[in-house]
Amino acid sequence: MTPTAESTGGADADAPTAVDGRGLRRQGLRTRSRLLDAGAAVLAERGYHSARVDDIVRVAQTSHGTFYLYFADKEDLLRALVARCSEELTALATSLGQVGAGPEGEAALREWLGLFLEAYRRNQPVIRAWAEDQPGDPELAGLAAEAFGEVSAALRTRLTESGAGQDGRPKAPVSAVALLAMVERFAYFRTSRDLEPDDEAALDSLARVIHRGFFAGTLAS
Amino acid sequence: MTPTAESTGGADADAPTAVDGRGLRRQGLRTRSRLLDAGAAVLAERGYHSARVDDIVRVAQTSHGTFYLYFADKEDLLRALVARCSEELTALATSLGQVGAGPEGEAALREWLGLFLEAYRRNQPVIRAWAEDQPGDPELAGLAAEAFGEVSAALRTRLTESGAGQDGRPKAPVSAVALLAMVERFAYFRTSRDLEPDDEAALDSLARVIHRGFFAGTLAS
Amino acid sequence: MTPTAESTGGADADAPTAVDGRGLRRQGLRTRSRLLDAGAAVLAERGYHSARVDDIVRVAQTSHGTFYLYFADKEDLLRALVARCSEELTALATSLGQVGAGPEGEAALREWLGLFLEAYRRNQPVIRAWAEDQPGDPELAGLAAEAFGEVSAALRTRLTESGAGQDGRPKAPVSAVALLAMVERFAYFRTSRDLEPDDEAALDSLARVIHRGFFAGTLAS
Amino acid sequence: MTPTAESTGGADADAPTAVDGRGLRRQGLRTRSRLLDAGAAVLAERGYHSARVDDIVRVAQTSHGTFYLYFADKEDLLRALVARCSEELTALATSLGQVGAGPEGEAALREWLGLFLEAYRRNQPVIRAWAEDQPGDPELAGLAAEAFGEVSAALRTRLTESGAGQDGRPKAPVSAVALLAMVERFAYFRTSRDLEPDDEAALDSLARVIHRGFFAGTLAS
DNA sequence: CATGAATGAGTGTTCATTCAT
DNA sequence: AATGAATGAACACTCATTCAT
Repeated sequence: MTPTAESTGGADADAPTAVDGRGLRRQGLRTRSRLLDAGAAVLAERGYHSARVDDIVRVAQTSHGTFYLYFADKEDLLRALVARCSEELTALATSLGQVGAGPEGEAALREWLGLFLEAYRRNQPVIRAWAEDQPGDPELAGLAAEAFGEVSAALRTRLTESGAGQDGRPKAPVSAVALLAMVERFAYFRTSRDLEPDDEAALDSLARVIHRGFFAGTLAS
Repeated sequence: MTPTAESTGGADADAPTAVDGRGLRRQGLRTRSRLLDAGAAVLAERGYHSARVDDIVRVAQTSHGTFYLYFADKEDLLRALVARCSEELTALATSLGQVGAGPEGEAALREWLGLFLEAYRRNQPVIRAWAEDQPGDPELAGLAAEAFGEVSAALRTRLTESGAGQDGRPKAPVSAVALLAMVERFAYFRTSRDLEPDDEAALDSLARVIHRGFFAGTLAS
Repeated sequence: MTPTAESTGGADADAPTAVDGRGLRRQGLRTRSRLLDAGAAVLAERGYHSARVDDIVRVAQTSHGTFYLYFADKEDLLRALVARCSEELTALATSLGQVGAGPEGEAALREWLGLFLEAYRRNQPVIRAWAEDQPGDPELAGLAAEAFGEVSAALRTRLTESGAGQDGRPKAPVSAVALLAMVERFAYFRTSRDLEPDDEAALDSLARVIHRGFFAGTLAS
Repeated sequence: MTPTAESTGGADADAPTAVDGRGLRRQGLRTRSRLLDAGAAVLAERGYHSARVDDIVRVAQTSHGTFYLYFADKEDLLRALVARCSEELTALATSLGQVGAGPEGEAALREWLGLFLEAYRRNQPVIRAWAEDQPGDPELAGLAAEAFGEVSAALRTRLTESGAGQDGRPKAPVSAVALLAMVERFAYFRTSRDLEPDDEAALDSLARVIHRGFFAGTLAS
């Protein structure tokens, strides 16, 4: 993931908008950050398409004009939020260490799952908006593809280490995607439906399912 | 699924719109069906929010006025498509029979997965639109919750039969959600990213992962 | 001047806007024409940039939406008016017959000048707007270049017939431009400054100046 | 040119803006001059309405705040440029000496035309902007009327000297306007269209046309 | 003298929905 | 049963101008 969060990348070179936080004084940085937070908040309760620049501005206690001083677009704000979120999630993905076949492997997995689910919950509004606007903004689609690639690559590594593809066990590439699918969607279901009051138990079970399915050794007959 | 598919409001009792296909002559049915197909097509390439009634009408080769003769709303059209899709998917979910711990269980699973993935691919545009518009339309959210409930219940049944929750194996409710999450998202990834040229092999691996993780018996030490 | 009055000529092929009057029923044609008239009126008193779509719509007694049913743009309306005007002026330019060296030539010239000045006065608001928006709209600039070319070509023909370039008389191409310049700007000054209450006398003098300068034979020593 | 160059309003008496360059220290003068140049440059490539204060400020390498330290308005900057330009052009107009009926008259005319065309070319951006904004700013309109008046008066003098109005030759007032029209518009066409690669020859022809039409004596039958 | 930040009224444009025929 | 035309509330975005430092 490159640090460039520029717009579509064409003739925006001379755009007056400071796309990133660079080149801003203290006050400017504070305002920009207030707008980002406000954006996240409004996104959370209305979704991307229904989020009005007006709402964001009201929450951030600024003016319409100020918004466009810091972001080229409504989409540009989303992109900034998405970049933040994408970085956090890929960092998390690569933070998963080797997962052993035994109980200590399951414990490590469980801990990591807890972190992931928590991060997902925190970022869900942005993720939802991200998905919502993908068809309309190729750049968002690109970020998504990139994040998907990085995360699944990290998982593939872990799976290969654990012997995926050997002894009749499932192939690593497919497994990585399946694992990512499961974790991501489970996190989504958990946050959006009102599931599982008992988080700890749910985590236990999920960790076990995943460990058994993806990381454990051969099965007994 | 309740028979009321009308808007959330109340005064629609005497609306001229036939919510379902009932009470229409041959020509009317054909027009309505043309609109549904056009809707699905437009949804497929633009997503719900970017889909214009104008586009749908143009593809269906009708007029704006005609559209509102058959549907109360743009949302109403989506609801009709969603209902169709929801029925197909829940039917599919309940069609999964008992899954044994042995190879024949894996084979049955594999076959069912093939059907599911295929159905998902066919319905993806509608599913995407469905998700996109959920926050704005409580009725769609309700349909989603309902479908989610039915499908996960069906899976719970199969998992319980297979001994979930016993001998240190993961609990059925969580497992059902995890399984659904994995299947649904895997299908999504497969269709939206350009994954896996070799479908058959991918299916093999996926079936194996799931069988091992959710349905197989105790593990070897 | 081709009859195509389409937009910039790119991907507008499937635009929903009926760019020309074609394919409209009676009512549609009437509305479109009302908008054109209103546009001309508003342009007349405010100029292009200060003309608000809102004003045009109010004068035409229609709604905002209707405006965009018939024109893609504010610019598009201007283009339609300009096309009309451009046609009228070039037609007028080519309507000038051979101009003899004697008094009957001057009389013919005088008559034509009267027509031109009148047409110019009638079209001045559009011409002003045309000039105003040229830098911003290449298509308008193109129309202008085209009209300029046609008119000066017509004048060149007349001048060549009259012996321009012979006997130490000025060359036809430059003369044509000079003549056009003079007529056009004279018309402009006359309409925008409050000149010459005595129109007939002014016409006499102008015709004589032009006849002497451009069409008359050799000078006395 | 009256000394009031202030806005149309009245309460500007204590405005901090030095309307002219007076009362500024060296650095101030330099900044003001940088802004004027930048203004001319931006006007040249975008026209008045599309010229953004932002652009001017960027080209001048200053800030928004500074701009309003030296000019009350965007219009105020234009007025300053226009005043400069107007002075140059009227000076030029009055610099035309008597034009004799013979070849030496034509030569004098030719030289003056060269100067005028060159000055016009140099000032064209400002002239264009001037014309563009006239309807919106009465003061600019006033300056224009004034300049028009002075220039046409000067020409009238020359024409009267040369016997305009006598012997069936056109009347001086109309001729003066016609002459001004022709020169001004010719200059415009030459600069804005890409005309006449051969400037010298064009000048010859133009001078001859004008001399014949306006200054030469009686014509041969 | 200079500046970065803030402002908000104003404008073009879209699009779901309704209506007259 | 069908349709072309009309509608207008809603929204994103711009930019000249002011202000605090």
